Amino acid sequence: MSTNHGAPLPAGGVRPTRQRRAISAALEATAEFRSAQDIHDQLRRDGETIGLATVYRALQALADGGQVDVVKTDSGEAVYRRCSPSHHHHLVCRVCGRTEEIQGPAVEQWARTVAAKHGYDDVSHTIELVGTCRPCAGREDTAPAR
Amino acid sequence: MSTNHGAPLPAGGVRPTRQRRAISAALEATAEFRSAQDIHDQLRRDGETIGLATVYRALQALADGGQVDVVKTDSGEAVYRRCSPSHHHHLVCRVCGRTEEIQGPAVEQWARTVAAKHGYDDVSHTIELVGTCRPCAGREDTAPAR
DNA sequence: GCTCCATCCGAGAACGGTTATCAAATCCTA
DNA sequence: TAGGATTTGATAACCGTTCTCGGATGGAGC
Ligand SMILES: [Zn+2]
Ligand SMILES: [Zn+2]
Ligand SMILES: [Zn+2]
Ligand SMILES: [Zn+2]
Repeated sequence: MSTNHGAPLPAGGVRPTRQRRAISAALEATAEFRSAQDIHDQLRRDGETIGLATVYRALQALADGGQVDVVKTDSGEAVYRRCSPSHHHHLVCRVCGRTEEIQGPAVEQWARTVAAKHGYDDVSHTIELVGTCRPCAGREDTAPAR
Repeated sequence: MSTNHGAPLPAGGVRPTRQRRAISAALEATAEFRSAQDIHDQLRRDGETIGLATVYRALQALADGGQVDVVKTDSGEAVYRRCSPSHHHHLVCRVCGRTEEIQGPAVEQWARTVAAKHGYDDVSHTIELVGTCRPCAGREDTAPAR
């Protein structure tokens, strides 16, 4: 209580600080999924003064607010990306990281149906596709990335 | 070649040791996904003498050999389960961990099609469903698990 | 502009799961 | 029963992420 009466806390919370702006900008500037450390390194290289913990906190907040998508790599690292706001999934190139947002009403339907058939409620799903994009398939077996 | 001539052990070895048998037995004994530490703790409690590193190694080998399925929890922990050998996905109860193996030719087809449409080759996919099973839905909001 | 104070920052410690090390134990084969 | 490859396990090292907490920041109100 005290001075902050009434309204929840949108008033007074979440300040657009220099750091947060830098992080948003970094996400805005790329179309690929990037890790917290990745972003931190880049910002530092670009001359920003910013702590790793701050990057983690900001990304987490953005993710909680649905403003970025998060997916975990095979190695367990979390990577973030600025995406469209509507529900979608991803098709990612395993070589260069190029990412396509994909949608599939049929799949959404299937998930709901198969879950119901087994008697499960409140079903959520994780669907990710990984492949090799045309350009990377051309360059054959050259140096793999990521 | 040298002293080891002929073909005694199948390509290099993999001995069915006491530890490896215990781990397989533990997996055989449950229908749910379990973590390495989980299994290690149980074996210890059951009186087995076994190191954590050994459990990790054995589970990894089983996973590589396709004899168990591995999925990563939200917290990044790897959990293992003895599953049927054919391609399938999972529908897991977020409360009790009960797991159903599910299949969906339509989804497999969709994944291939959408990837092709975008020009991606060698596509693999990750699909997991999480929900609340009938019994757990009944017990309303009682103590959550896992 | 200046103060006040909730909010935010950041260096470093702590954490939790996993992997690497390496000497000792084990098992197979001869 | 020896010899040698394989396996084991206590422990250290790793790595990404979260926690801690004193100090910096910045917006609201004056
Ligand atoms: Zn997305
Ligand atoms: Zn979906
Ligand atoms: Zn399975
Ligand atoms: Zn499938």
